[in-house]
Amino acid sequence: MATANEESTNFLEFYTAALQDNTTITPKQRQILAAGLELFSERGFDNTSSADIAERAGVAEGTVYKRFKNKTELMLAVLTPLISSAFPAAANEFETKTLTVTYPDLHSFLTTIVANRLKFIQTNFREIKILVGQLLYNREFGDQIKTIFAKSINTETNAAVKDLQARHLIVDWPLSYIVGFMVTTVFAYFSKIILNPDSEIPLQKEIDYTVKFLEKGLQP
Amino acid sequence: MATANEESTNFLEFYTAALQDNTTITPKQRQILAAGLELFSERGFDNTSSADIAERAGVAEGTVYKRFKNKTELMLAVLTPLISSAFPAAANEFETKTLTVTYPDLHSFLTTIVANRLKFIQTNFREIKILVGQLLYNREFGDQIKTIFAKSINTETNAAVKDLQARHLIVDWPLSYIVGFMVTTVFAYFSKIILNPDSEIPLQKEIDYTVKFLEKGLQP
Amino acid sequence: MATANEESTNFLEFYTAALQDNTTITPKQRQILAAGLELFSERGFDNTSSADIAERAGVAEGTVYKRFKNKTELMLAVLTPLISSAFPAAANEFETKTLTVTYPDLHSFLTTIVANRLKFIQTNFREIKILVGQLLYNREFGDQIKTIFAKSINTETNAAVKDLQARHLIVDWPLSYIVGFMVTTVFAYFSKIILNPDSEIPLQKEIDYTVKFLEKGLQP
Amino acid sequence: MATANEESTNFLEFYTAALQDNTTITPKQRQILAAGLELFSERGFDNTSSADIAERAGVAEGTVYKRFKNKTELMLAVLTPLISSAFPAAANEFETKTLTVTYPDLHSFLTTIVANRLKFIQTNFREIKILVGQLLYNREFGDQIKTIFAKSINTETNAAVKDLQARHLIVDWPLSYIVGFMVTTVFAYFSKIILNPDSEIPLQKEIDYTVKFLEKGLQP
DNA sequence: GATGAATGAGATTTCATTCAT
DNA sequence: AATGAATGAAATCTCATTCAT
Repeated sequence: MATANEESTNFLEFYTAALQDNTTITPKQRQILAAGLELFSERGFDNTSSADIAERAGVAEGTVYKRFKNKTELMLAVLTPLISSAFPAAANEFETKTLTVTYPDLHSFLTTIVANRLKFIQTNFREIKILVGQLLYNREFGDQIKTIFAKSINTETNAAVKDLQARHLIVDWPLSYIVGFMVTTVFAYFSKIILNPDSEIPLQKEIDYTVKFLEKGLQP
Repeated sequence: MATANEESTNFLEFYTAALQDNTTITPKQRQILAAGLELFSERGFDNTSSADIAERAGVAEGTVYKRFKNKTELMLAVLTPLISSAFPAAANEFETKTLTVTYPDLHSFLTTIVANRLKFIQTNFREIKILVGQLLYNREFGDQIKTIFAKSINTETNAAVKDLQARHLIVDWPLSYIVGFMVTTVFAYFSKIILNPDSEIPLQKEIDYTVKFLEKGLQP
Repeated sequence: MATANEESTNFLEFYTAALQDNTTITPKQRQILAAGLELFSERGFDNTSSADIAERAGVAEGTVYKRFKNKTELMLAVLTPLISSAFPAAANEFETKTLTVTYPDLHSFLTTIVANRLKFIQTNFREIKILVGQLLYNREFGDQIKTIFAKSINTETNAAVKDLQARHLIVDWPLSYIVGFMVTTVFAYFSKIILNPDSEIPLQKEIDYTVKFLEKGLQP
Repeated sequence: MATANEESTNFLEFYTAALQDNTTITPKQRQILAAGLELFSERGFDNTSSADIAERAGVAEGTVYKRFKNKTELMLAVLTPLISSAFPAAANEFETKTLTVTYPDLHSFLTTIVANRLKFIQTNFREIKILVGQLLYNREFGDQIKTIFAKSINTETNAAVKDLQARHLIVDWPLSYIVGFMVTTVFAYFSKIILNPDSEIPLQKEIDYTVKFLEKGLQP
């Protein structure tokens, strides 16, 4: 059973190529991507067979390999939109700075970020699940994601945090810890859904408590 | 590729049986457990073959199946010590209450818990990684772990938190949120190791910041 | 070693589905069926391996499992034509009554039936052998075959025997005994071939004696 | 999966040796024989594992191989009593003629034989089932059984039939046909039990009809 | 581009048998 | 004699991938 990382497919390369490749994708290939997303997130990459994907997509098995040379490349293609939307800077490096906003206080900063990211998790839950599954066992993959990460959202968030620190509106800890606690606390929402797949977790309540907790924990 | 949960193996049953079954395990079987632990955490359950395990353990392939009827049962056997040590109450229900301690203040409570749990994560990193990998795609498994969880550490921690609340030493939020933020914040350590597998993360510094953050975030 | 009946494969379902499924079968799959027929009857189901079948059929081992999800399903597919031809009524319920003929006397009845069935045994010897091997140890299978049986040939034969009884041309015993003795006596031919695999047993002589014996034994 | 006949074990040799070998058999070995009889007849030789036998017998797996060098030899040992009791002449060649009786008429002959053999089938059902299973796919085995057969019961029965023919009390057909029809008709009882494993078939009724049918069919 | 039959390498598992105790 | 852990060969089955149509 080929591990994703046994394949020499490199996400960074694939991702960069994909962003430029505007080849129109056929409806069947779109169905394959959709099926891959569903199945990889439901069962995990290794427990999804090409046949499963073809069946769910309503195409022939061979069709899966027409555009995606690998099961691995298919997975990368499935994740590409996530990365692009998660890290706008990754998609377009020039916009990075424009997006950075100056926040009046810690509360408004956290409210904005938390609400945005929790919604993001809700929207992209399946993609994130696949990504987490890959991060666990695929070091190289983790490094690549971190590279992309570092280029974008972190830069943005880092800038905002630094700004708040300059104005003494947030604790004076190393950036990595502050951002780390934020990410972790926000990411808790993902874990909650994983552990309670059936119950709908009320988003607003989650936002409220998360903001309250972070605000107290990070106030100067 | 058989998913762990396609097998009808039930962790709760297996775990309960394992706790009572004190059959002396042979050295070879111990080597198999060790090999399973290493490989499952290095490569993931699905990317570890029986042949890999046998080879790493230095035994014949058939030997793996002599005591563990499945790859899945082997994995459960690998996880059993984790569960037993993580949740002492699960192993011995009677001690539960005795273990509960009254903490003088929030700081001492958090210091105790955080130090203990971060060390626990450090010690049991590989087992936890396997468990996380299972939780992602195996609902039934998640339910069972939650059942075991609920019986023990939560009960303990819940009691301590309630006590602190009664004495107005901690915020007056629902228990689930307080415990949730604690678990999440502590668990961040695990994520850090996953994302930085090479760099040694200084434990004491991690404890300090985690306690500081939680103390501020959870103070009344 | 998986017994045929440990598999949940159900012949009745399989058979019914097979009759309707007119998917054109590929030449390779036909070769696999042929190889299965030969080998199962030569060596028995349990002593025929997938590798044996693939080799005899001249295909890759995986090809065997492309159309037949099991060794068991392959065996059922091998037997399906036998059942269909043996019990025409099973294949087409409407013809049942049309096939029933009124026989002028016991002799002509027995001559027709015996000649027909002995030739049938001769033609379908290998399939019958496989079927007998299954009947020995597979209760469920036996029940299903009886169900199919009951719907067809028995009904036909029963009708003819009843008719002969009404005209006092055959003994007045319970139908089950009369049909039982006929089946048994005819089936003796199968046993003879099993026990004398080398010597050609002259069919006409066999027919003659069988008819003579049955005629005397069943005359009123 | 080793076929019985792939093993070089030869039943004739084994059987002859077994008859002379009066080594006292230990209780555990007796349990193994009993377990083998049960399991081989329930599931078939190939679907019974050594572990199954050991478990049913309540002994260790290795114990099975202490007295019986093979699974095949165990099966032969299981069948030996059947052969010995079925064919007294095989056990003691000298008694053969003494056992032969002169029957006053066809009816008494058939009544004696049929009742005796049906009871024999009833008593030795499991052993016969194993033997039939072997006969289907094991030519050499069939030949050996026929050799033993030929030496005994056939000789006896043949003598009686010849005697009846000399006195014109039975049809003047070749011996092989007469004996064949008798064997077949009697053997029908075995088939009935196979096909109706649950319902008790009344033995006396079976004897009556069998005798009536054979008497008519074989009268001169 | 799409199909789907075919492939063959490899994964999981079973099991008769051996052997040190 | 009995045990039962260990073996390794072989069996069943899966699946990513290819290729002729």
